[in-house]
Amino acid sequence: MSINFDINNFVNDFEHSCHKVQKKTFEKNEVITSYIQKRNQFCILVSGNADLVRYDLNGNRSIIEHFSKDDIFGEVFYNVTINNELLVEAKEKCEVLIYAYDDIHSKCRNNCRFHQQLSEYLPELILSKVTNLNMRVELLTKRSTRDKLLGYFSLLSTKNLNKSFMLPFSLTDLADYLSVDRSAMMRELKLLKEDGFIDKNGKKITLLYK
Amino acid sequence: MSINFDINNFVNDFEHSCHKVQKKTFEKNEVITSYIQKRNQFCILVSGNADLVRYDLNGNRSIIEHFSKDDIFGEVFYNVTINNELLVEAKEKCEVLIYAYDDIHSKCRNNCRFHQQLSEYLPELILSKVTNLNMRVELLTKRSTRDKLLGYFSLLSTKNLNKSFMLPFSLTDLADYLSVDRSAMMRELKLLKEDGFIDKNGKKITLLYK
DNA sequence: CCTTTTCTGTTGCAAAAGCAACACTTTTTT
DNA sequence: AAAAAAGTGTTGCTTTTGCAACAGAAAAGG
Repeated sequence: MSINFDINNFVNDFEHSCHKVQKKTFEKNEVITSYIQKRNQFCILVSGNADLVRYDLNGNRSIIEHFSKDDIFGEVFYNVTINNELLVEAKEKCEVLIYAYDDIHSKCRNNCRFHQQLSEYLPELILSKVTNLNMRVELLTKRSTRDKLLGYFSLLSTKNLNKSFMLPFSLTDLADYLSVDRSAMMRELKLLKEDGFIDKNGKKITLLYK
Repeated sequence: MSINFDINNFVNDFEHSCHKVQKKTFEKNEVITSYIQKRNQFCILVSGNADLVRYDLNGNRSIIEHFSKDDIFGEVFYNVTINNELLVEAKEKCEVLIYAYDDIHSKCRNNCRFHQQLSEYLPELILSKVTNLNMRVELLTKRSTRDKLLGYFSLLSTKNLNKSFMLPFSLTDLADYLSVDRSAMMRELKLLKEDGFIDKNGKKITLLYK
């Protein structure tokens, strides 16, 4: 599911055409935004990558979503509730477009390029988000750590068109992403290796089955 | 997150205005569609309710999504992979609009009412889908059966503006929805009752905390 | 209305996952 | 370049979850 326009051109174009949208830069580990109140914030990640994380009452950290170039996020996509602290954290230097979604329907009076393009490509962008979320749900509904790992690996393998690939996460983050205990996940990785399903060397995984 | 137009008017209006979209009726337990190949099917549920379910190799059934009036679904939202059989099953009599998404961008030549309205409201419809999926991911990332149950109950309670509410599922389906074993879930429900967190009478749940 | 099917509630036992702790490696910071 | 921090790999033990099986209740179907 690739997006048919170059977001960088888009960004450069709009910059002098609409004053309602801001471009901001964030350093590694900075909090890009937190979902606290309904400000209808809508963001596009122009470069870098970031995670939407939740810290629960027991101190568990979950990576709810992982964002890279062209991904969209923000409060608009959430029914914000009180019991959860949701943060978007930059994993490396990030450039982000920030906008309030209300304004998207009520376009700029001067019909600027930004709005023209946004309304044209928004369905595409959101559609791709839905696809990602569905994959995520598919993964999370798997019953065992083993199935989650294999499911995720198979996904990465398909994306890379290769039985070998590098994990885009640290192993610690991978556990938070799959919503399992890290040490239990490590144990399962070892078993998968022993059982001949995968080969693993640091973050390089090779699928050995099929 | 409610949708600002009446889908029934929409449906009645379009019926004589666009021949590219079909309205079909399905009886309880019928399979509305299965996600097998990329035909880019896009569906709107006009009435009734249905589940997107997956059966895995061990015979486990998971309810990936639950659809009710105005919800949208279909292959467009999925990167279809081979290892999973995904079915949309009618839980009661359902009316469904079926369309191929390709055609949405390339509008009807005669610019029919259906397409006018669809392109206007599609972002809204999809946005609401994203919100639902995000809630779903939130639930599924909870680490324990207890937290999943409490999370889901709190959601229903908020939606109903009441500490008491009826489960929209059978308990069997609820387990499939939360992706946990049914008997383990029943055990946990009993414990939640014993620990004074909830009251439960069949499908009626009352939250006792806060 | 009776029969069949599905759903609910429960349990003992087995398997999987979580927790806590520690040593070692790699990366980041100063 | 040294010190600090973060990440990896491992393990013993505990807790949670899953599995299998069954009985009774409720719902669906003829």
